[in-house]
Amino acid sequence: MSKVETEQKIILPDGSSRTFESGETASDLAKSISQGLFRKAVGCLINGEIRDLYTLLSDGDQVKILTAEDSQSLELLRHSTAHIMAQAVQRLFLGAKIAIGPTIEDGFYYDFDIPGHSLSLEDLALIEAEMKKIVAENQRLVRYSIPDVDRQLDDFRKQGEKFKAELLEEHRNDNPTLYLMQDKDSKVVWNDLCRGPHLPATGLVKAFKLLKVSGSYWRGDEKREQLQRIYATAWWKADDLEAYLKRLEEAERRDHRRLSKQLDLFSVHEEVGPGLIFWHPNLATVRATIEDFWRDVHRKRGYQFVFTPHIASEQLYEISGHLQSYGENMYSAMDIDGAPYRCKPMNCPGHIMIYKSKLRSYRDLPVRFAELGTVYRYERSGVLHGMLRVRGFTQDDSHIFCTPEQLESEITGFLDLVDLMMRTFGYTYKAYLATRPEKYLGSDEEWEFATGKLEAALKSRNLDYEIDPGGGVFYAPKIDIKLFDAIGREWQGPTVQVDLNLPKRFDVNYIGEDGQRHQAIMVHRAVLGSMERFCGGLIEHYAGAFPTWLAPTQVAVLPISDRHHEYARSIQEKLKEGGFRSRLDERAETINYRIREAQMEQIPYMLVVGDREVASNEVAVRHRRDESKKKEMGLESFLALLCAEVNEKT
RNA sequence: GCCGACGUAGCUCAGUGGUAGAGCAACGGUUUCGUAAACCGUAGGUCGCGGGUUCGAAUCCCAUCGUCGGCUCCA
Repeated sequence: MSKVETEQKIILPDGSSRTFESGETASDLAKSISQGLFRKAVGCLINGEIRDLYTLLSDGDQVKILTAEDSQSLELLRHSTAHIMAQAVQRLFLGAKIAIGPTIEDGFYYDFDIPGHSLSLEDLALIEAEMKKIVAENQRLVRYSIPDVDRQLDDFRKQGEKFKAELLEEHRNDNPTLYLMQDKDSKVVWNDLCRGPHLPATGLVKAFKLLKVSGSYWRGDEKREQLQRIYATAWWKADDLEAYLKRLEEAERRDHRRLSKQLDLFSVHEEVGPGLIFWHPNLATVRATIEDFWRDVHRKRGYQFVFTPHIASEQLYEISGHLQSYGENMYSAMDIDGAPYRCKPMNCPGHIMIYKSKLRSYRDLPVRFAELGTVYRYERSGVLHGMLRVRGFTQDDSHIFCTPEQLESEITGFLDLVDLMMRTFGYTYKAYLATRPEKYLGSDEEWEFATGKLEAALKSRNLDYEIDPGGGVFYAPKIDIKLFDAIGREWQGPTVQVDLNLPKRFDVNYIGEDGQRHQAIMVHRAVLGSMERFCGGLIEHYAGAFPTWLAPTQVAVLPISDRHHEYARSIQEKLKEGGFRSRLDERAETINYRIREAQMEQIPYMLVVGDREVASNEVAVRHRRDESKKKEMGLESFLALLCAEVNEKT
């Protein structure tokens, strides 16, 4: 073999290249670049793929050395920390078997089968302590190709590692690898079936924390073994960990269930049943205000409002197919005069009934029916969550019936509406085009047509979107929109679906220009989703401090002492006349006390009135957050300011 | 539904086998105050519900309901 053949050219991120003898690793490359890089190196990207630092390089590879500075390296860190955790658990709990331990957003988890022991929060501290020992031991993580799969399977089975055995069996033809964890004498102290990649050694792990334990199922299948899962997080720097924990705290501070108690927003009752929400006056005010806005916006866009019954004969859901395909989420039948009736789980069949109540001409289309329609769906008890996951909720549901030619502009119009609504509430968003899933109804042509129109609408609005391949529902391609709230969390947002099923089942049609019947296109769409989820999300988005246009109480009028009551009443009277929601607090508490209470209730404006204001015929304005808005002014000026703020919805 | 934790006054929580407690809120009184908690007093709980162990249970056990953290898709 000539020397030339063993030489390899490696391309670096800046486009420059280096030449090596074969048998060099990414670590060697780092060393050749600089000592500093060599010391900081934790892994590498080879041709865009994240790999171990000790991966052998091949001719023509594009290589980037990863350090803690690179965001991708967090994946390495977390995955390796997962192995450290698994090793710690097996050290502490004899007989514990390991399942899988992937990285997830902001952390990782590992699933275990620990016969005879239930993990508790106290155990987490023990496991953390054991993990620190493993870090201190600075074990090396070494990739090891399994030479003899059957022998390894045998080993796993002897050790009782049946989950690993199952995985290996499945991957036997994918060049399966183990990661060996070796002590300083290169003795293998632990191993795990793993695709990698990993950090070179455990000593690099600095900041981690185990967060919670939970149940899970092997392979996510509830018919299989129940496992115990530990969730944890890991970061390169203690400061990053600290910041992450702060973020979790912030999320907890914003929790809508917690804020509900503080601000008197909603309740659920054992006597009534879980997942059924009672809206207290404060939150009902917010909702009613949103609904008024919603109606206004829809009216302006040519929607017509409808109302449909909350129960219907089973026949309806037989025709729609809900009974067959959605039956397990529907409440059981009630007997009405010998016929089975059901609570409505969806509004679409009802809207179709209205559409079909007369013959429709192409001249009538598009028809846009909108309803704040309350539906009831069975959700398993374990998944219920405050207002965000409930059993009875009101959807801002609409169904558009149109011709194929109108489809694209209907979707464009919807995207425009979404933009208006989301900007109003201060959410940023991102669109996903969900395409045909594996199991589907309808023809390929129909799917292609509908998906094409959805995509064309996204393009014509210049919207950034991602394709979610196979993410459509079995009867419809759709656009899902995800929202990002004030602290960057993602929420399920608006959605639009082109139904390829119901128009056929119900024979939804119109008379075309040609005098013939044509099947109508039916679009489902929701902007807010459900009032329950949306309002629950808004509480967290605003951390309970609703903007003035939504605030349950917009102004608190606070007279300093009894002799100012009369003046304060006249102020409140004028606020009322102006259509504002105000409260006069005449209690004999100190002014500080009443200000504090108004602050804690997140009332946007406080008007303090005392001798000075009575004399000058003004009000002393205090804003709940903005010190700069603190000043005295005439009531008319304040009303103007308030009016502008409400109209602008800021 | 499953795994785990939890359930004490309106709220937040203390009390782990021996007479149910605190702070805030509520109520009564005093205070009339200038931008985030005045003072004094009163009342409030079959300790989620049901069973069991015990001389004795908020406390230990069982069952049940609910809540919370997760487990699968989703409004």
